[in-house]
Amino acid sequence: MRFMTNLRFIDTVARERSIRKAADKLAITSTALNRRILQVEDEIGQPLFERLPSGVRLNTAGEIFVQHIRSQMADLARVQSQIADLSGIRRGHIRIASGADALRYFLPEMVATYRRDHPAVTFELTRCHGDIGEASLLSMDTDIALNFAPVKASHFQVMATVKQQIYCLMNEGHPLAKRDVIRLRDCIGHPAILPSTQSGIRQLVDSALIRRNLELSTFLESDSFEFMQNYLLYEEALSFQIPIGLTTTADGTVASGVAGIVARPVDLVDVPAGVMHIGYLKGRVLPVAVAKFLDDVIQQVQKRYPEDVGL
Amino acid sequence: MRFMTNLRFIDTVARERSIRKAADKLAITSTALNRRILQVEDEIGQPLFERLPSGVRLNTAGEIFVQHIRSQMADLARVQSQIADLSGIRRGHIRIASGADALRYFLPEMVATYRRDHPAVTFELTRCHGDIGEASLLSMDTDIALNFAPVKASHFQVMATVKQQIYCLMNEGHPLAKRDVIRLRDCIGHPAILPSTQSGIRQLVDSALIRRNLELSTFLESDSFEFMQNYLLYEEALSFQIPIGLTTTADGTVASGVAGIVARPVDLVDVPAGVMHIGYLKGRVLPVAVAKFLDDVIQQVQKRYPEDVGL
DNA sequence: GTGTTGCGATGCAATTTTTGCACATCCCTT
DNA sequence: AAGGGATGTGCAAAAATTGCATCGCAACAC
Repeated sequence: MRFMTNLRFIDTVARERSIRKAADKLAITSTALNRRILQVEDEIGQPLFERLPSGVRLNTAGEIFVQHIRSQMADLARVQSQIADLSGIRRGHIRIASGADALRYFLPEMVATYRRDHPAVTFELTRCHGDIGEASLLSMDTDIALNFAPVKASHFQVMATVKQQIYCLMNEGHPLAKRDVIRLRDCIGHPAILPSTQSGIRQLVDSALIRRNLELSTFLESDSFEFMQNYLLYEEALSFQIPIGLTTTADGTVASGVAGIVARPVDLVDVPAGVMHIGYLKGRVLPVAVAKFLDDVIQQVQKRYPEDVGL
Repeated sequence: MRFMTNLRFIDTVARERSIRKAADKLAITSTALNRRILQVEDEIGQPLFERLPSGVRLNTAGEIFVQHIRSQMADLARVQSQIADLSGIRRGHIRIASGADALRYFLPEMVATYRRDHPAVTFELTRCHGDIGEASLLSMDTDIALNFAPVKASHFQVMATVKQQIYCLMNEGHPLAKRDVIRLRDCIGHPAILPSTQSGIRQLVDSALIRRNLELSTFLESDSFEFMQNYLLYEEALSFQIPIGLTTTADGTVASGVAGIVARPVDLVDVPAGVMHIGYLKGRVLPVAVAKFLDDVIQQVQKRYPEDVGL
C-alpha cells in the first residue's frame, strides 16, 4: 500500500527506537528514512521523536501520532478484509494473543476448522502471559486476546467469559488418581509442579493455599504446560491445568491429552473457578475475518462449556 | 500532509463524480489524477469506481474505502489538534451544521466567545435543514450538528437536548401582543408566516393544527427567519420561532432581537415543546478544539435553559 | 447516420522527488 | 583523548510523477 509507506516507516522507527535499525529492517538507507521522518515532522509542524545519542524515542506528540498510525493501519486491514469479502472470498489476517493453555488444544482446533472454510485467511498466534496480551491489543499488534486472568485494562472489550475449574493432573498410577474430586489438603506432601507465577492458574492455586495456610511441595516451575504434563510420566507428581488446556473424552469428561496422565477436578470449595476472558480492543471495528473467527470461538466455548459462558 | 494526497484525491473524485472535474479542483491534470487512482485501485486489488460515460461513480468497494478515508482524515485532524494542544496553543478547525434558528444569535455569540480565548481556531458554519445535518456528520463534513427535530439516524451521538417552547412573533401593535400566552385558536384568522416544511418548528405547529383540526391563514413561507421577522414590521402578521433563535432580555424574558417585534410563548397545551439535539457522529473521537467548543455550548445552554436541558 | 462533445485511458518526454554515498557533527563510553 | 554509534546534509544518480498529445468509447444533437 503505497500511501501508507511513510506511516509504516514511522511505526517501524518507533518500534526499533533507532532510525538505522529501522532502515535495515525496511531495506532502505538510514539517510532516506531519516529524511522521510524529517519531512513528516515538518508537515506535522512538530518533531515526533526525541534524538538521543543512542537512537530516537517518541515524544508525546509522537506517541499520539503513532497511536493514530496504528489504528489507521488496523482499520485499513479491516477495510481490505471487508472489500475482499464483497467478492465472496473471505480473506484477511487474524492475530491472536493467548495464554499457553488455550494455545494447546483449543486454538489449534479452532484455527484448523476456520481455515478449512476460509483457506485465504492467515493467522498469527502469539503466546503471552499476564498483561502483555492486553497491551498488544492497544498497540494494535493483536486483534483478539484470550486471557485466563482478571481483566485489568479498561480498553479490553470482553466478548465472552468462560469459567474454568482447576484440574489436577497426575500419572494414572498416582494414589490420588482413584478419587473423583481432589481436595487441596490431599495434595499436601505430594511433590507438585506449578505454572510460573504470571499464570492465572498459579495465582488461583497460590491464593487458595495462602487462605488455608497450606503449602505445596513445589519442586518445579515452568511456563510450558507441555513440559509439565510430560514430566508427570516420569515422576509421581501433581500438576494443575484448566479444561481449555486439556481435552475432552467422548463421554464429556475432561482428560489430559497424554496417555497415562489423568485429570481430576479440584474441589471448588478449595480453589474457585477462574475466568477466561475473550475479547478485543474497545472501540475497534474488527475486520470481517476476525469478527467471524471471534464469533466461531464464542460459539465453540458455548458449546463446550454451556453452563460457564458469560457474554 | 503529503501522505494523505492520494486519499484526498480519491475523496475529491468521489465527491465530484468525475476525474476531470476533480483534477481541475485539485489543480493537476486529469491524466495524473487518473493514474493515481488506477494505482490505488491496483494496490487495493479491486476497482473503486465504476466508469460511466458521464464520469465515474463509487462502487461498493469504493463506498467502503471512501468512508474509511473520510474517517481517517477526520481522525488526523483530531490528532493534529491534540498535538497542537500539547504546546499550549489550542488550534484546530471546527465545522458545525445547524438549523437557521441557532445560527441567528446563539452560535455567533458562542463562536465569538470561543475565539476570544482561542484565536488560532477556525470555524465553518453550515446551515442545513432536516436530515442533511446528520448526513454531513456521516460523511465527515461536519464535526458537530445542532438539530431542532427528532433524531432519526442511529449514528448521531446526542450530547445534550434542549426543550424549546414555540414562541409567537408579531408587531408590538398586534392585538395579540397584549397577551402573555398565546393560544393556538387565538391565531386563527390572523395572517400567518410559517417556516418552510422541513423546519422542526413548522412540523410542530402543523401537527398541532391537524390534531385540533384548525387551519392558519398562512400566506407566506420562508426558510429565512430573518426575512420573516423583519417582514412583521410591515404587516400585522404572526410568525413562530424558538427561544434559541431569539434573544433574552436582562430580566430573562424571551424577546425578538428586532425593535418593534415582540415574542409571546404559545401555550404548551396547544403546541408541545420541541427538542433541539446537539451532538456528533457516534464513535468519533473529537479533536480537542471541537470537544472543548461542544463543552462550552452545552454549558451555555444549561445556563440559559437550566430546566430544559437533558444530557 | 454522422459529426460533436465529454469521458477515462495510454505512450512518451520533461520534470520533480526520492535515494544512496560520502562526510559532517554530536554525544556518550572507554 | 580517542573511538564508536547515533542523526543530519550536499550532491549526483535513479525513480517516480507529471503534462502533452492522442486514442477509444458512449451519448447526444441535428
